[in-house]
Amino acid sequence: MTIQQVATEAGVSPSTVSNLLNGRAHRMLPQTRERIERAIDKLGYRPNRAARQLRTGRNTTIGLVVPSVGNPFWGALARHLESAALAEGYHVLLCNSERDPRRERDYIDELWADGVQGVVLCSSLPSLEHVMPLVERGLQLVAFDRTSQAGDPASLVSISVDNAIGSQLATQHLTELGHSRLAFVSGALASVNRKERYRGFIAGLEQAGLDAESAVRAPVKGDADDFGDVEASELGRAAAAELLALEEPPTGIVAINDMCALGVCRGLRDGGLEVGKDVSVVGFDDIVLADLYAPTLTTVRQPMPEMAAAAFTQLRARLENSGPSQGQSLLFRPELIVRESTAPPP
Amino acid sequence: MTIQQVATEAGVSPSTVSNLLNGRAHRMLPQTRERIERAIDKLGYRPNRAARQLRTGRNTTIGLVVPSVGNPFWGALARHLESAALAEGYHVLLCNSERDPRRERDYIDELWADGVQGVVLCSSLPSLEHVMPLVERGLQLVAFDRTSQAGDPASLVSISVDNAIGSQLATQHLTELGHSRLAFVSGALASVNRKERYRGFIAGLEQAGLDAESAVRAPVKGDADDFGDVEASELGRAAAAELLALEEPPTGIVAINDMCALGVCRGLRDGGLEVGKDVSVVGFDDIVLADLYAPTLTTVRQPMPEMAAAAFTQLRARLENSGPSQGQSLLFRPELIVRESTAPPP
DNA sequence: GGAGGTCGGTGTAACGATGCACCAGCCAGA
DNA sequence: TCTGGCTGGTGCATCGTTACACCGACCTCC
Repeated sequence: MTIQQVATEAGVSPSTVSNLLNGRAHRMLPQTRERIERAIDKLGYRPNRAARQLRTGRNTTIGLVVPSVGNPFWGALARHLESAALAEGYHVLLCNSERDPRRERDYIDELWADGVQGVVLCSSLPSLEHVMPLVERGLQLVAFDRTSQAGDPASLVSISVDNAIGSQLATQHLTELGHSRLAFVSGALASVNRKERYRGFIAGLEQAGLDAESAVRAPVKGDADDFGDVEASELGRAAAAELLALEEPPTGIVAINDMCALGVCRGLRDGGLEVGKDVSVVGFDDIVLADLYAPTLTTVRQPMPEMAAAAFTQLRARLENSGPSQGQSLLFRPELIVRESTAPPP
Repeated sequence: MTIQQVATEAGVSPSTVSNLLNGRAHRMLPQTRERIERAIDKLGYRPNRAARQLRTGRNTTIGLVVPSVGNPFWGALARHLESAALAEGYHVLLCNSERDPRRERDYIDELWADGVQGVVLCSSLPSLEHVMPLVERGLQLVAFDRTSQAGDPASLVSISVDNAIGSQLATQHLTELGHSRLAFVSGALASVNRKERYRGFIAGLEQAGLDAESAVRAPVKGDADDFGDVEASELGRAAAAELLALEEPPTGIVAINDMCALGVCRGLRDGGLEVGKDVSVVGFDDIVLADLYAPTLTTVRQPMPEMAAAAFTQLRARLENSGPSQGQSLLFRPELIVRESTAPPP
């Protein structure tokens, strides 16, 4: 089932079949075109991608590097990105970095060596230096869930929710309910978006006239430089225990993400407190489970379908023009979803 | 950075470099080998996969078709399969079928056209007829979470937990706690493993001397022929509401999987009941959230890391020998994990 | 001393698709 | 009649890698 066989079947040369296949149908008589199309159908011909890629250097596979698809948030991204890609005949190669910078880098190298020219990167790293060499050679990069930084490549596209606004909304929600002793629970603020969420938290406090001093920040475990998403819940649980041991425990908690928030809820429950009554908890992301949990979790929603579609659209545009494209940042508006886990302080 | 450049740098012919790259290092002097290795390092050479694949027809990408990575269970599979593959230099191409048979089939066609010769298929379909033509042409297929059926291709490898034993364990756990009015909550029993889980449920009842008549089976919504994994929780919630409306509601519920179980818990809570006290609920899979939920969920664990590793190992063996390999089934032993969502009936 | 064997390595024809350069045939305009 | 241009196609070199067939040089053994 090669192009040659199709050509023979249709009584034309391989070049003509190739012309039809590559959008040059106007260069032939309608009846020729029809003959070729019939031959393709009859033989069930599909172009060999390896050959095509070898010849053209182009390619319709994009890479997706996420910390871990074990986290439903990234799972959701994978799903939506794939849908968008599929609709345009693209494929998605999935890579789990497990938040390991080395692995992240190795994956991108591999992808590049495989001829993949566009990657959606969900990096936890503040610097993208490790991939700069490839970007200079033409790798198109879309950073997801990470806003642009000063040192980033000029061509970088960033797609993210406005993290600062998001956690400010969360914090504001708590202060409006009357909470004044708040805590922010996170692992080390190693990534850009975590820093921003913390910034939003502080902004929310200040807006309510609260002193940032009055805010308790949950201590971070040992030298946990970073944490995996699956372990986020463990971290939340441990942090809750520590907060409860304080003299004046907080009545409102803003967690870095939903997985972490669920862990916090678990930890509070361990301590005999009722979430949504004794203590209020707000998450971030709005994963499916937020609405399933008991109590249902108040959280900040990221508009995932739109964000995933935007990531693909941006990447594709750059891949197909492949001109010296200018970078840009897309900041999506987060939305506060109020559920049962928040209430006025007792 | 082609093999030719490496050859020039090392002062040998491309063939010799190719020999080294393909495990024929013994055919050259050690010093020649060293020269080539130095050249490869110096130039940072990586073989072009497209060219290699075009030439050999072989390929180190495997496909993974799952219903939806939005479900953490499949996310976990993706993660573990990818780890196993990566360690051997393979890649994983991820496809979400969204439980749509047509999409499943299209994906496999696409993968095949791309030169992918091995696929891990997590199909909800009882029949694999739609992929038979490709299997006959050499596609290696590993069915995951689906036991072999009579009509399956002879070469098929099936990897699955023993579903019947799993739900029998779950059911037995409830009867031993003293429950006698049990319900089984599921969507339509459209897939093989769902049927088996139901069978295990019945077996568990009979083992306890209970009549299957006494078991309430939650009615399935309308013509929902099947359901997505994300919606599994919705389904569980609705089913719980229906069960509560019965004259004699069950005191113990076995759910088809954890997502569904979480939905059931949510539904019971909607109805004012306390899970783990008024009603007991058992799930299946042991996703990460089972241990986070309030109450923590008693469930049947599938040994995912082992299963994923086995899937890759089996696939790889068939890909590399590519002989007329015999099919086989691997049934893993499920394990009951008892947590808070089950207790003696009130 | 010639037959046969091993060692270390090379030449070359593919794999399938692409797209530039080219070509015959025809028509219009000068 | 000649030139120039358009139309509908085709020929061919090429992408990077592989592996079969081959080749000299040297060794061994009868």
